[in-house]
Amino acid sequence: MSNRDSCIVKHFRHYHPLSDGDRQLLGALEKSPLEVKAGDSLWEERDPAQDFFTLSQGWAFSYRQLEDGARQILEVYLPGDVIGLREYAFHQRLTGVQMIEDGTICRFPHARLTDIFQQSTTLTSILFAMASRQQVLLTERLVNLSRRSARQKLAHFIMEMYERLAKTAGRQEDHSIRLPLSQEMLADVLGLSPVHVSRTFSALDEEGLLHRNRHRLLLPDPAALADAGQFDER
Amino acid sequence: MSNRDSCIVKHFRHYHPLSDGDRQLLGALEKSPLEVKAGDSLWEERDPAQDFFTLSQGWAFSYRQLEDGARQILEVYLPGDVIGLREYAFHQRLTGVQMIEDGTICRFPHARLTDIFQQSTTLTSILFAMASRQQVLLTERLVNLSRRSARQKLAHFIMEMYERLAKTAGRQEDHSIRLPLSQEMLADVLGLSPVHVSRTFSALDEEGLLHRNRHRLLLPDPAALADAGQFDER
DNA sequence: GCGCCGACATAACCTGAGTTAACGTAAACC
DNA sequence: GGTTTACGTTAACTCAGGTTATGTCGGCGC
Repeated sequence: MSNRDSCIVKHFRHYHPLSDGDRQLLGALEKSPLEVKAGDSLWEERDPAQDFFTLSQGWAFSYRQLEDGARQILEVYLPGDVIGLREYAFHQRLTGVQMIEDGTICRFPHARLTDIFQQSTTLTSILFAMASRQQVLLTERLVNLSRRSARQKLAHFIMEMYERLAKTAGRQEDHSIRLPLSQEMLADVLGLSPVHVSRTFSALDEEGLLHRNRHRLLLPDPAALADAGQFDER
Repeated sequence: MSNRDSCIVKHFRHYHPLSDGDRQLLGALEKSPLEVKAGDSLWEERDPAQDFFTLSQGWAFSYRQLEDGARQILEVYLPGDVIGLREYAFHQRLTGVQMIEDGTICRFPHARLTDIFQQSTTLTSILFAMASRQQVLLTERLVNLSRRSARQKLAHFIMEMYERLAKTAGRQEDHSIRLPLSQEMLADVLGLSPVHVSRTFSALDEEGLLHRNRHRLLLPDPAALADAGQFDER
């Protein structure tokens, strides 16, 4: 197989080997990659929903804006993730999506999903698996938000990121990760106030579960942190 | 079409008209309906995941049990809902499911989903739409849990049920609904303590947004309640 | 009738996290 | 080199919701 495989093909191959036909099918649906900058909005709530993206480089997040001005961040996307599957059954976006850093994305027209359903059971099945996986992540996050203390929420989220990064980017020798989220964003992920995120970070730091400078986090003892967050690999 | 259509066929037809072939395909996958009693467990966390169900009669809910004994109810299923799609990409159940009342369920073997993918684009597309819809419900619930007050959570949840019941069972003249959930269950849905659920109910009652006796709820002014819960039809 | 049991109600008290606001620090721009 | 701007820290005060405990009511067995 060519090493010019698109980012989408690469990502799908994580799930299941693809035939040449499948690869062509995916490739045909794809428009050329798009460069985007930090802070760029891929779409806003209530925009028409006509396609979805895979994230090739950079981080992004989806969010909902509440009436009272609060913002809830629903998911953080890493390179390789598929964005926008949620709205398949709808004609409007239900969440906004923004880039956290500069990055590259690839666009799929929405309507063409039907072609995939018709032409490749393998791809259909992979797409279904992706949707299923995203739902499980959401579920886990829901439990995290409703039933855990700030300390647990933060520890849990960091461990989730630690594991996800390990999968896509490999693990660092020193158990460190780069987490390019401001404390305000973290607050919006975890349903806390930015102030309390800071307090909680300091507390974890003092306990030696965690050290930070800028956006780099050092986890001296990942197992202990996982314990503090009741984190459990599913 | 025969009026002996199975509960699954009926439910799928809510989404899209089905050809005879599609109906047969669905029917062939289905084992005979199963009677279950209130409190029966369809499965527990970590059970092997080999099939999914549609709920023909009765109510059910899915939940996760936390290490500290707390329970989070993730979703409440009404007659017609599909249960267990979440675990398509996994071999283990990640949540338990229990019946709230006596009811009837129909079982689909999991593995046969592939047959559907191969044989009917229409059914595949419906399944995808169902998964998408469930994710949206989950998302909405996540926002509800993390960003709203107890009063809003309860009002929102009741309105969600009011709308869902209107869709499947029709609307009552007097804007009343039957909600066969104990306050303890409500607490586990909303991430509150049972005591606070009781307090919040009383508060809504005093404000005249809501009246209750036993499991019957009367909504004198659904619009006002929707407002109190920042409820928004998606 | 009586006692038991499970579901809900009410009250008093406690605590984790929100709020506000003042202060530090660091890159960024002229 | 000094000012601006964004982001993080710390402390004081407040409050929503948790906890515990006790009370009430209806159903059920005897």
